[in-house]
Amino acid sequence: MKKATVERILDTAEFEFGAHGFVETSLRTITSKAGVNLAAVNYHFGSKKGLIQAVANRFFEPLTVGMQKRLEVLGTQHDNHHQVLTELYRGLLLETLTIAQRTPSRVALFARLINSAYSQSQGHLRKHLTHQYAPLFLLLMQIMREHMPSMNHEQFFWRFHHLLGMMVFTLSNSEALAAICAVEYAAQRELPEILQQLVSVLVAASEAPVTPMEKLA
Amino acid sequence: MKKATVERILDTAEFEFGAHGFVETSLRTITSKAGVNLAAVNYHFGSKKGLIQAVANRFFEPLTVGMQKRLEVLGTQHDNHHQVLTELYRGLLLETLTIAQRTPSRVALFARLINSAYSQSQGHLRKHLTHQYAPLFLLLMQIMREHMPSMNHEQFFWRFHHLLGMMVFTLSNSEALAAICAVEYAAQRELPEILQQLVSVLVAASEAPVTPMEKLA
DNA sequence: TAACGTTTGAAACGTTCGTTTCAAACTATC
DNA sequence: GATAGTTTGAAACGAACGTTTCAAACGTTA
Repeated sequence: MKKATVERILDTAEFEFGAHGFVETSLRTITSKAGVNLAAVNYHFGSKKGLIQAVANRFFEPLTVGMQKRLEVLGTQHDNHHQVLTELYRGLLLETLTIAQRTPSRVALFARLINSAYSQSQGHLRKHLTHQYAPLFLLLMQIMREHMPSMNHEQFFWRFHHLLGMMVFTLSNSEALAAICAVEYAAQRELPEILQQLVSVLVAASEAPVTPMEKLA
Repeated sequence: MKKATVERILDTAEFEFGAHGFVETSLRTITSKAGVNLAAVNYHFGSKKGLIQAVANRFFEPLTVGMQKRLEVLGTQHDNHHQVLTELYRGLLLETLTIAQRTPSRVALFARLINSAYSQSQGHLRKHLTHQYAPLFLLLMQIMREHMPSMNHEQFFWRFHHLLGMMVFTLSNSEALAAICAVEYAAQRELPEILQQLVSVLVAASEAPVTPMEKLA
């Protein structure tokens, strides 16, 4: 049985958005590759912005459910900071892998969505994401902060975004990096291997000594 | 005396590209804000791609000169890994600050250029950058690698890009992050303060224990 | 000043984009 | 099987884009 129009559009859009970005992907590309009429997007999603938000929602929904469960468990532990942070990052990357079904374009989509939450170029998406997923985001930050006890609020804020950047860059460029790696080191690495490397680096960066808010000189 | 057309275009283009990205910035926006004729871009730079590459060159040229000097000095030191890495990251961020003249949009431009070197969306820029600045890039990687002696080549490759991602994300979103920080923590942070935080985290991430290339599970 | 190469200005070209239109096809209900 | 509501299809719209054209203005040299 043929998949419904809405799902076909979402599947294709999610792939193309992940591979080429929101602006660089046209509705004509999406609809033709999905085998549906051009007008179907505006009929079912109202506009291109509506489609982008729908893609974001379908992607984030299972991720938030999975992370919510993990955070509930981790939130009760308070003793071993190192271990909790390790479990937290491992869980976050595992959930991402599961949701992304190990395809690079879906992983890249995740990174693009996070990036959009901070960029002004997709203002509608920024507003949508911050309104929709702020609670989970804040819970994640709160648990992380509890296990970085040497920092004040602002120091943690900056540290958090350093960690986020490390993840986002690796995720969004995982395909290109894996390609370079295959050529330079003759090693065909898959996503689970790449992300495994990330965990201990994230933990170490979390545990790096706190620097006073002074100017770089 | 009025600045020459070419420089006015480059100044405006660099600002707009940094603030809104290459695709999202139109030649009409650049030329109108620069107060020059629309056709001037194609006359002086051949095409929009030519303009982007010219902007990249004008930005990277002084950066490469400054970094070359720093790397020559650092390349002779071999004893204290921690100290050399600290100096290296501090130097890199200081050079970036100098070149970017402390304006967020120029810092963001730097991050966008680095990102383009890994993205397929601006293929011409990727090729241009890798051909033009590969030597400096490789020298930087080589010196860094010498001070992360516990890693093999491939492990260093991944670690390097984790560090790069941390920098790129912080640099490209520094304006948005500073704005959030000002609201949440009533602290007006400037770029030198933000980047100072980054140095010790970069070093710690460099010194994080090496993980075998296993799958995340 | 005359002539020539360079630069600028205003307009248009051809494409692509998101969106809209509206008739045709389909589907569910009575 | 007729009807009403939903979905699809083909075409067009208006706007924005990069690029091109070509005459006018400028600057330099003889």
